[in-house]
Amino acid sequence: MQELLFEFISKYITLNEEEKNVLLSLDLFRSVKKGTTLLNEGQNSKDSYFVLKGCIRTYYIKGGEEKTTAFFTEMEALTPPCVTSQTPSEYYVSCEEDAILLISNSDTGEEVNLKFPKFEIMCRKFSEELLAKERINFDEFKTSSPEQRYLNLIQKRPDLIQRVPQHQLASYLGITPVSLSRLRARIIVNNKN
Amino acid sequence: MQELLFEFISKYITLNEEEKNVLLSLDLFRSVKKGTTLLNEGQNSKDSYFVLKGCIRTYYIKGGEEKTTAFFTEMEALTPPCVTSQTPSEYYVSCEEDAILLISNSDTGEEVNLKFPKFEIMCRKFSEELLAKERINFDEFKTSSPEQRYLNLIQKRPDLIQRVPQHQLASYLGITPVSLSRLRARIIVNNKN
DNA sequence: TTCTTTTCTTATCTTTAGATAACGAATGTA
DNA sequence: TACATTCGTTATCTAAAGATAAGAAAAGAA
Repeated sequence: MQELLFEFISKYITLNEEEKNVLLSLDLFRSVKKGTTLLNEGQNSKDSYFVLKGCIRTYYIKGGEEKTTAFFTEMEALTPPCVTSQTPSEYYVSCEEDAILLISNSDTGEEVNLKFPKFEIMCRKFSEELLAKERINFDEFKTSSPEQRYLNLIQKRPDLIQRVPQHQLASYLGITPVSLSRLRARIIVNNKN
Repeated sequence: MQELLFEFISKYITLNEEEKNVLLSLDLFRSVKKGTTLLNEGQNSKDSYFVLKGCIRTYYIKGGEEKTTAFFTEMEALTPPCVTSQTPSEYYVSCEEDAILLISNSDTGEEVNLKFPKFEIMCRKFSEELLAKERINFDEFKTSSPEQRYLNLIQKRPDLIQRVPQHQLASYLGITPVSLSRLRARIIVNNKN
């Protein structure tokens, strides 16, 4: 697991042994059981999540309905808005598979960044990259129909379709579960012709 | 204009006079006429944009149709994916109003960041903030109907509805111009009852 | 195992978005 | 000014999504 993390970090900065040890000494690795709620609506957390293994999910409850908006799997990171805006969380974060996460508190994170400018650089590059990706994703979402979005998802994140229940995928695709089921049936029929 | 910039920066870091002068010496301010294309599809640019005044817009051309995906107005920033990924741009960036932009090259940007860690910190905070906002936006988009998205836009960015042609707003909302026109009519009728 | 809950599908009906065309209004240009 | 282009609305038709209900299959718990 540590190796995975360092390999990931090496895409942004080069760490020496000492720096690696500093990072490990922070003791950020956590095993989390499937079904665990990491963040509740209304809660005021300072924790960010980096997924080393498993899958976590963000969802809102609107009109009594769960609205899933994102999944974070291996090597993906989530800093909930409540962390930076210091307001109660609008959504839930739950663990969808037994997972190994790196959970870091924003206060200690800031400290580390101050002591090790390298980490600051890494964080900057990483968030710039995530922002660019997020915008592209959003662009694709806006310019596609539900069916295209589903087909696109099959291409881009085939694993998600296997590891996540369909009704969660549905709201992730911006549609209802019933609609996704129909749409899938339609695709199969059309492919036969 | 410089004052506006420094005021914005002060939300993230504190600059002394010397640092302000360094920033100004980079000579990044540009006046851009309405209608100017800042970035073409297929182009390999290294420029990022920060809007001090005016409005710029990103759009794709898909099947001969313009698909507008984003607007950037006062104090908003755009680093096109081609800048960081070093691949040809997938979209266009055009100037929708006479504007004053801060246009910075990613190479010189990196240099400045190296010399002034403060800028690095600012960039990190700024992109983290933008990422959080972008995700919230995307979440709201996914969990709303076209009509709710339009009403939401009226609340959140009332200026856009005034300053941008409706057919561009439409694809920004993920729908066709005809559909937006209809939806607006529907809202008016429903409000009368 | 049995029972319950969750998940997915299918069907019906209603609502709304997409495609296309036609029209008037506004805008820009010669 | 006259002309052309762009822009927004409206109407028609089609296709697909939302709401709701019902049922089967799968998963989880007692």
